[in-house]
Amino acid sequence: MAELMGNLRRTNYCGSFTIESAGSEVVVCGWVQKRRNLGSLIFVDLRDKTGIVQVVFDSSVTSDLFEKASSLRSEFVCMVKGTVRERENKTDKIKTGAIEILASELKVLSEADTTPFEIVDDTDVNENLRLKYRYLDLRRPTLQNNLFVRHKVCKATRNYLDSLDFTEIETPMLGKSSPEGAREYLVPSRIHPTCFYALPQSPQLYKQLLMVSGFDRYYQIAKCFRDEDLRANRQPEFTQIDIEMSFVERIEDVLYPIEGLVKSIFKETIGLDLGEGHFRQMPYREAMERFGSDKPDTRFGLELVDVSDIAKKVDFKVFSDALAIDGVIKGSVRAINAKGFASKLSRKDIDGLVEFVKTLGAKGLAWLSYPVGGEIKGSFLKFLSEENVKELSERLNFEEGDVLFFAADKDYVVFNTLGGLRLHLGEKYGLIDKDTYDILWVTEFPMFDYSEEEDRFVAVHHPFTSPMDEDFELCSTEPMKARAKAYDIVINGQEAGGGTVRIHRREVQEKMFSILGFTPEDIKERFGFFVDAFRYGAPPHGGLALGLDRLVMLLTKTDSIKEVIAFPKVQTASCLMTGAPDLVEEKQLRELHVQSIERK
RNA sequence: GGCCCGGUAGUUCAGUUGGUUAGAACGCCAGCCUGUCACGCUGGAGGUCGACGGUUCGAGCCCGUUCCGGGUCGCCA
Repeated sequence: MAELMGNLRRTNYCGSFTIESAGSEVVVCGWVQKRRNLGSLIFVDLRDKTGIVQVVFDSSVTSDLFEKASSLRSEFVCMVKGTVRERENKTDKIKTGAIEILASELKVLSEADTTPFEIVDDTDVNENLRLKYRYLDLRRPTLQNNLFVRHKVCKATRNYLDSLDFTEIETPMLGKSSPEGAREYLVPSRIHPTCFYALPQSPQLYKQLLMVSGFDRYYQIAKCFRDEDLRANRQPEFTQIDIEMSFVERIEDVLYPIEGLVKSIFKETIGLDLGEGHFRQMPYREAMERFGSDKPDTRFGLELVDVSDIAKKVDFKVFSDALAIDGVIKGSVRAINAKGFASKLSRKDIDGLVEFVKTLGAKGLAWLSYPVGGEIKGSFLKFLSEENVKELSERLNFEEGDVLFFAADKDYVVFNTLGGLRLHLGEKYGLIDKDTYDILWVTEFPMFDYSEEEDRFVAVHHPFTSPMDEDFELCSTEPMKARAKAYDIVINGQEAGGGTVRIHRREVQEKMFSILGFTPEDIKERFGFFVDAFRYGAPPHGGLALGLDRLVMLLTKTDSIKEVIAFPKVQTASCLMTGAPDLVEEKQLRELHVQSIERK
């Protein structure tokens, strides 16, 4: 039978005791982690969010109390009054291992059924089951720690930004749909039949309007929603640390304060000092050419090398076809040298890699292997002259023991292929030092991308992104070469955030709209309120958003975003605990003017 | 939408070429036990082999469909 707390009130958390606590009379509360009944001696491990303490019931307690203690089972909720004493047999397995509590009073506040899985830290229980009983999973110390870290990130963010005169302002969840960008979650309106609100993909437009309003510096720990497929680091609802500031022009005006924020977050959550200097900056072009990625993991080598000029001299159809591509999209032949991999990679492994890159969009992967003490062999050796081999060897520092991989295609396919291959090899063969944090800015992103689907230029970031001052003219003459005042912060090869300096001059904005092919009607319909606002005095401004969930993943070194969100969704965007999304009552649908769909 | 992977006691798994009554460990229940901390010892309960259909004398195992879940590509201004 569950009891009331009565006059007992907690004096200490379970994990708070040290040898200094011996002798004091205390009251602790928590869940039974484990009961060990030795006959006329019972040990109970009591757990709360701070840790575990051992409670003892021995021959000195009343028989009623002893009887009650023997009825305890795992996950019962109890309150124990007792005296802290030094242990006979100390243990260092728990942080309170030097002491124990000799019980004098026990209240069973809540009994518990046997849980579907044991509440232990190192669990290998199926994620399905853990998510169905998420409230039990969240009892595990690692998950609790992840959420404590998450809290500390928020707290450090608020403290730091407050010290720089930022104001936290909430923006609406129910907003206007803006079909550029990610697919949106829509909410039907009851009062306006056939009309819908959209949940925000980000507070982008609102935060820029707050700059127009003169708030000068804004931030928000903002929920965002995107109705796109999930990944290990992507949830349909997620949180951004969203920041915007006025009177900034150069990207450093934004980057430097953010560096301070990131340093403060690392310091306040995991105690890591990231040092004095600025984070290094790498232009987009360099990131692509060296690492095949706009979020390069620079913790290891295997860098890409352009060998197009040598490949041009080789009579190999794969190469010549790739290099013949011209026009907007340029082709190239590039390679990486997997140093010392000849002994690690069997012929079967290499065939596996060829198959792997096909999943990245490559048509194939050419390779050369130079085993120690052996002859060079490879998939296209017969097309190579001695002179070709010599030139390639020099360019790529190709020596005994190495394996070369070549990709030939349009640039973006080559980068995607070799960038993906590079990460795959780095991960699989342990080339990455997991103990370090590698932080850098990727800058000078292109302004425009060409959409073959829509047959027009589209904004890489969004249509309000300022071009680099020196590239302003290029936007009209050679749009694909124009660079933006856009930047991403990359931590350990993950995009941890990104932003831009915005356009605040009307004539620049109008030019961008015309390059993007928006008609005045489009503009009015999609962003009318936004463009109007800029007619009444807009300060130069810019900002960025940090992915809170990804930051916490990096800080806690977890590789699944579900581990850092209290109640996450699974790959099909459903919640295994609540069953959301679910059918609703006909009445609700009628009120919302939504036609019901017959269930099959 | 494409590709790859998984689903067997409460949990984690094993299950031979398709062949008797589907096993182990942990957990759970009962009994014994005064220094355990993965307590120990003895005994016990516990199974729609994800679901449906097919092949077969016979299916956990083979085939098809489907459901649930994971990873990934596309997608994510």
